Amino acid sequence: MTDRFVSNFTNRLDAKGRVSIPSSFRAVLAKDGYEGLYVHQALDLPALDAGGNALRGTIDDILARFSPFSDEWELLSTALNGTSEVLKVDPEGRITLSEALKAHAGIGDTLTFVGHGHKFQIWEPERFRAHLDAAKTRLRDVKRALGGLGTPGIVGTQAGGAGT
Amino acid sequence: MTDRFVSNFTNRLDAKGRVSIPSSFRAVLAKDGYEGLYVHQALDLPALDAGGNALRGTIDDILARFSPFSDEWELLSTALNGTSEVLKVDPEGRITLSEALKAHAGIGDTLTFVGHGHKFQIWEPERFRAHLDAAKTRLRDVKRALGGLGTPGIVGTQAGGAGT
DNA sequence: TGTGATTCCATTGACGCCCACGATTGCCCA
DNA sequence: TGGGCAATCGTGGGCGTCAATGGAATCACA
Repeated sequence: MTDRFVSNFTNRLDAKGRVSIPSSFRAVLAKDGYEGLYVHQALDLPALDAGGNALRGTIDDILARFSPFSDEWELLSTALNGTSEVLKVDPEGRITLSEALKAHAGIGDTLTFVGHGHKFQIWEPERFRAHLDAAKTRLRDVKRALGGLGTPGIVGTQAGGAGT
Repeated sequence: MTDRFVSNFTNRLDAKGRVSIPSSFRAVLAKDGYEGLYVHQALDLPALDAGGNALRGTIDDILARFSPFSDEWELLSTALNGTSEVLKVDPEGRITLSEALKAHAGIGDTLTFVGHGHKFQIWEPERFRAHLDAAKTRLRDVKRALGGLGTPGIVGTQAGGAGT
């Protein structure tokens, strides 16, 4: 299970703006074989996308959907590649976000790492809470829509247990 | 027989917040070949869903229904990956729930493990009793609706369950 | 030589691991 | 068939290790 980013962690930035990458995330990055952390601003969210080679790959995939000379490609490349940064990870596993990145996510002195499988996001904690509420609402809708499609047990299966 | 979570068990948390996974559940997890316990908050219940690879598989299945770059995927991944936790199991077969997980289920110093076939749930004992009562009541209604369709013994058997 | 960035070290608190105990259960044997 | 033995399981606690954090020291480049 060390090959996916899961769960969320809230850490504090110190006086120099450094923040520890959660240990479990570092393990995933190490397995991905990446020195440095790949970070860019999320397109529609006040958050940052971060990861290793796996994230790089998904960005290339997105761009590959468009002709390299199209306006769309140009726009996406600007948004993704143009705002990307490769952050150095210090010996203790900490990174320092640039002002631009912090501004985009509205980050002050704490931030939340959120696992997304192949990548993870970085949020300002309060904003993440709100976003999570929205996500749960959406999941309810999807669950209803998928109801009876043979995906047992992802959420709220209603069976009762037997008495012992 | 050892490939499904069945029955329910109520165990105590010790002073350090640790709680033993029932032995029979551990056997199922071991067969699933999983190091660590996959846990997330149930969507519409004050309970936790837990399991091994089988449970994780259902999450991947849901996400796989959406494009990895869509807003939809982002939201669902937030609710699923972002709130899941992989808990370590100590040599005695115990886990420690995070504060977030305990808060969601209202867990104090005891909790109830409830088998659900391919996964199991974790409840605060009193809430589970209430939930079970409600489930039984509704089952009576369902049985009435099924009237004589030959479904003996629904109440008291373990429902759900994916095939192995 | 000053200023910022990077690395090194030190602290503290949480967590994982080891060992121990008691109670229940199932088994064996008289 | 009953008593005792052994194994298993839940529980408790001590201790070492590691992660997160803070701050000092060192390096680089202007």
